[in-house]
Amino acid sequence: MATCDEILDRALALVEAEGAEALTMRRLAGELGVATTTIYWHVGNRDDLVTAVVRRHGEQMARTPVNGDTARDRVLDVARLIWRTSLEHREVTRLAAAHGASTLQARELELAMARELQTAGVVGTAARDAMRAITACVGGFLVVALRNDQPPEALRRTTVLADHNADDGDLDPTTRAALAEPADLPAVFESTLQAVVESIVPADLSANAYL
Amino acid sequence: MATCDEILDRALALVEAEGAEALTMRRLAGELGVATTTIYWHVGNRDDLVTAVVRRHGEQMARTPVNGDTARDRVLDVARLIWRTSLEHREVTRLAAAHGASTLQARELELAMARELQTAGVVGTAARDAMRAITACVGGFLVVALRNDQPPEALRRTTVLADHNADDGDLDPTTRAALAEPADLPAVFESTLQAVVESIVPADLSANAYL
DNA sequence: TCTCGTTCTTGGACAGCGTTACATGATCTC
DNA sequence: GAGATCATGTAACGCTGTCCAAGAACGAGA
Repeated sequence: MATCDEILDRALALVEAEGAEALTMRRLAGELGVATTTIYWHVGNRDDLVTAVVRRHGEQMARTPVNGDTARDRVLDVARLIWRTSLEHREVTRLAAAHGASTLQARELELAMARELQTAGVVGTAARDAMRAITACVGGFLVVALRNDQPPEALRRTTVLADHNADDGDLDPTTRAALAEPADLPAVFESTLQAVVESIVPADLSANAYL
Repeated sequence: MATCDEILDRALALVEAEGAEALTMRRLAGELGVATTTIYWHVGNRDDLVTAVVRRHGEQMARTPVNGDTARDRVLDVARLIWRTSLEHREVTRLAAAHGASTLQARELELAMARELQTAGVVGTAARDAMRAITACVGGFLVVALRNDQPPEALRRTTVLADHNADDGDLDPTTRAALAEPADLPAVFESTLQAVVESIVPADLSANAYL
């Protein structure tokens, strides 16, 4: 009655609807109207479960076509795609991150990036290093973005909380004021991404000349 | 008998010695020869505990002096410092990451970076955005580095494991071979970091001319 | 010295988690 | 129809964070 696909679909729906923490064996079993052991029989461990869920979601993520005229633009676009879709399904992203499976989530899209890098003339170990660099940056920004949207209480409450006014030392007041406010993360992401990709796939000068 | 500082010190030692997962209330209490509730009385929640531990460790981390001749080199050096010390105390880093408190761990070092940026002429919101960009990248590479040193079994075992040979599509064979092997992460980190910092704090051309 | 109030500590419980051993029912094959 | 395989359920184990109510230490004030 309960196939493996049904379980994974339901798990994915549960995560997207109620957050990554809601994915517990008992909860999922209750959602399916089934005993917890059934999940173990079909899918296996909890590790196996979230791995399978993340992979399945990663395959769905990669269905979007890649845009861009130059090869470099297409590399940029894949990176933006990972960023955007990861944020759209942030609960799954959170689950993947907590499980150390972010690479798995973006696996298909990373392969797409490798293909675009190839058409840009980057192959072999250079392509691998380029991919690792770009995805590491995207992942870093994702961590920040995901942390930002959960209540900051987790970071405020502790004994002897040092105010962010006390330890300024010799910092410019405008800088200090700016640090207290959140950054426009998408904008910072975009410019950083461009810098990183630029360092790997230099802008095609002839292409630029025609602009 | 059990002061708050003793508890935090012991917790930090426990994490560094036996890993982030070993930091459980009962375990820490046993280590201190004390009932678990005593920790609650002195420190509070478990969230409060790891927050305090991470902050304490972050303050210790910031004691290293910053090197570099130009302001840009000093910014780079702070970033490398975060990278290096986070890897040296990787269990604490793991704990902080799992708790979403990486920012807290590197807080003092990030302030040091803000100071160096200031001497490089970057202030206000530009300094904030620069700091966010650099630390996001460092954090992203740290996530990758920390994932690399735990057994890859977590990612291999699942039903219908797609081989990395099956889904190559039209990828260069040398690229495919390179993707199967791990990258030289420190080297990739270094070059990426330089690209990011370069985009924020352009190399002082006059200084370069004297090289 | 006795007692009161605050500070500190404790034992024992509760609910939840992942996981497993074992028993049961269903279904198909020979 | 007998037996094997598949699929599911029951009940437990050990672990986790957390809290409650009761007790112990201790520093004053009478």
